[in-house]
Amino acid sequence: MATGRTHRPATRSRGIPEATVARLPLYLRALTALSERSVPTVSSEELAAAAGVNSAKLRKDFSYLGSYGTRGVGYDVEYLVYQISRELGLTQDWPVVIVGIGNLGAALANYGGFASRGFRVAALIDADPAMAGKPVAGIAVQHTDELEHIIESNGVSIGVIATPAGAAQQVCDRLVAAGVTSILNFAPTVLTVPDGVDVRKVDLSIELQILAFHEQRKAGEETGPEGGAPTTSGRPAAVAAAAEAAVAGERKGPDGDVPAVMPA
Amino acid sequence: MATGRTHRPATRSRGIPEATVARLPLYLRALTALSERSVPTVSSEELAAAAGVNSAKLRKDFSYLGSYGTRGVGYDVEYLVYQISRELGLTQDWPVVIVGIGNLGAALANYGGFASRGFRVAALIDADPAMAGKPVAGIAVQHTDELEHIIESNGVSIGVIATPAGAAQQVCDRLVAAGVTSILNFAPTVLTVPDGVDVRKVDLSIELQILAFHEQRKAGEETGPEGGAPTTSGRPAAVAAAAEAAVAGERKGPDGDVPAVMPA
DNA sequence: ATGTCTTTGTGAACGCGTGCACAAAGATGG
DNA sequence: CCATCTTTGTGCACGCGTTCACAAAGACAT
Repeated sequence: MATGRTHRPATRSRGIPEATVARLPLYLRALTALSERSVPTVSSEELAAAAGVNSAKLRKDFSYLGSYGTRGVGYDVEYLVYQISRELGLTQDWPVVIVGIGNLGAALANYGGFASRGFRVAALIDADPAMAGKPVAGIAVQHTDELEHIIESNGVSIGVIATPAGAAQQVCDRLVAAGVTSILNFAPTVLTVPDGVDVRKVDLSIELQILAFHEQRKAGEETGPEGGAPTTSGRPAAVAAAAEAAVAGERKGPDGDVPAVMPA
Repeated sequence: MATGRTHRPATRSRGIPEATVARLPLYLRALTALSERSVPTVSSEELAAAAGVNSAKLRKDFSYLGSYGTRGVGYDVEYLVYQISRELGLTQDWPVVIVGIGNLGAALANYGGFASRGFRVAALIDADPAMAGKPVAGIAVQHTDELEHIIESNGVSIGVIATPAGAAQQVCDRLVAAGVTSILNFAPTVLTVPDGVDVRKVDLSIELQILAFHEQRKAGEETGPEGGAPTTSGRPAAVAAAAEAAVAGERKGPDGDVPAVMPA
């Protein structure tokens, strides 16, 4: 998963732990698939396997919602789909605005899974006057000037920011001032928001860097198990030369270790 | 942040906690901004504010990397940029393939932050023969048949999956079989991979659902603090009618509460 | 009705992550 | 050289999340 919790460090909302809330959509997806196959009931073991989690964790998660299972049988699929949907607030309509209709914003607007679960793209907003009126995913793009009006007249409480990093905070401030209280941020910036506003961050670059860290560790373990600084990539292809040049010495080694960036 | 850890539940890699690794890119970004403004040193307090974290947490995070600060002064910006980059493996070149060049895949290919930090888009791969040869972001799309060849000849160890959900597992299997050991998955599916392969998931739909949960809770608290089932949205606009119809009764209420999905 | 068998729901223990608070370290000025 | 002041690095305690293991509950067969 590509997200870190930003705000709300450990707020246990209505007794449901944050970690559990984050898994509910996962269960819901697995249950929906079972529902489409007309499977009537499912055990915690089966469902856990489908969702990729531990069965004990799943049972504990469900126990926060109530006792919805039947011992000796399992959980009723349709009933559970409804209960989780209701708990997540998906039984109501959530109008969403997307701000910043570049490559990513357009992709989000076209994303099918968006509308599937109660989320409705109410408006697309971009700062470029040339974009105004242009249809994207069947919706005409509107100019940033209209932002406040759109938010208020549509009762939008969820905003998606897909602008460049430089514009994100400003857009965020305007969204919040207009009444938005939940923000999904794709811009690579830390957003500052007042209390009561939730921000979730999706950052491609961070995800890749985390993968690179583990990848490097794997490569280092392969070549030498002494656990020190990695030497070269485990994959002996084109990366080797660059890797060797960049990663040569020991931590806090001689000057040759730290080229041109050593402190005074 | 929009990602959840998938694999690797609590593996402490080389003594660096997973939570710390996830924050290093954040610090690196803030430090890079300082570096561009030619700021020589920064205190843990300042840097923590820029990265949106607690200063004690930041100091503890850095302590896992070593003693890179100077008491009474702070941290040398350039030196820290280098150390974190090296720790994350960003001093070497990481060729990346993107599979699935639809709206999202194209957006990812065009994403600037991709190439900025050692990640290089080595190839774009799509199953549609009509896409083959078409340039996206300056790179010609190649057909899925070439997948194994591309991975092996470029020494690719990181793959990005941006295909529809139905194709994701199959693509994943082929990537892994060809030698990829880190996968960033944008498809809304749980991927099954062998041990030693890292998967990180970016799921827009899940993020929105988590936001909706908190949004619903906020609305429920506004109207009635008795903590029961929410009644209507806190925003009195167009959503009210739909919300009232959908969210009416109490948990485990009479049949009218659960329309057409009640278990036997 | 009774026994058996399956599966849930949860008490308890453990480990990781976070934040406080402070001692140690070094810079800086006199 | 000494005193003071700033800032780091970390010991410690606390809380959340995960996992194990098992008792309770209900289905089902006889």
